[in-house]
Amino acid sequence: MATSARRGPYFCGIDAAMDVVAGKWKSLILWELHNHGTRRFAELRRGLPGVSEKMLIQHLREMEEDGLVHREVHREVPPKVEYSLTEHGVSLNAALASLGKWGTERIRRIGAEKVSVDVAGAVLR
Amino acid sequence: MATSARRGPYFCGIDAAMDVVAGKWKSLILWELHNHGTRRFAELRRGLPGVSEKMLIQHLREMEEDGLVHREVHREVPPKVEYSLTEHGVSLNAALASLGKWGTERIRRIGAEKVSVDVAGAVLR
DNA sequence: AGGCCTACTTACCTCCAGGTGAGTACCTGA
DNA sequence: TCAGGTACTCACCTGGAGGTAAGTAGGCCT
Repeated sequence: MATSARRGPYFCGIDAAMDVVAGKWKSLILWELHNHGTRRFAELRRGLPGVSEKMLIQHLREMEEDGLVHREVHREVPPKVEYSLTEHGVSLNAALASLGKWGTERIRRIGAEKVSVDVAGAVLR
Repeated sequence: MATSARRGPYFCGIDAAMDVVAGKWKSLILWELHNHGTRRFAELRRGLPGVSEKMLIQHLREMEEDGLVHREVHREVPPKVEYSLTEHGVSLNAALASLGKWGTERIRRIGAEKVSVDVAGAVLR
């Protein structure tokens, strides 16, 4: 997975899209922002059990650079930063929908477990 | 990218699909097999400029394990091995289509270069 | 005789994605 | 007074993805 910037040259469209989605948590961030519309940093962290603060910020910054995510800082104390999907983020998420469907079908097929999260936010496997 | 086996637990369908597609060359192998139907090992290698033999085999074996690729050995001399997509490989490729479309649009948007291959097979950037 | 084709296998190495844990600056509630 | 919440930043480390190069075994071409 390339967290480092590539931005081409690409072999094809899939290559270009994968370059943007590659990263352990990016598709999940996309999904989380899609489901909740707008989320604060700590909300995202809690929504993605297991993510480290460093990676979450790194991914968010890259997705902002790639024009997928909008970052809005409210100058308050305590600090408040809100993340949401841009138009391109929304369309990427839509493009990922069919892939998600295929993946869900695969989970069913191979009988893989799903990560579930309990009320406290701890990961159960 | 996980070349190592995960096969769950997964957060969601996208996670499960990404697990299977993750790997520098996997989506390109999928595309190549989709375009040509059946390809021999050396044909794939030539079709993916820059891939190493080790990675190509590794990816093909994993995709075979994941039920995406069918491997057929013809006991001949010289050896002849043919790779093709299974039903699941075909459906995954179909699910990747919308992502590919998004990526193509992104390439256009940011004006990234595409890798082109000349007749001899050398990569031009 | 020597090189090239087929499809691999094996050993070794590098680099970086991602994890860990601490530090920052400010405010709130117990 | 001190823990805890806000949103980060920084330094360090490890595991594994992926690259490089050589070896294998049989047959064909020159």
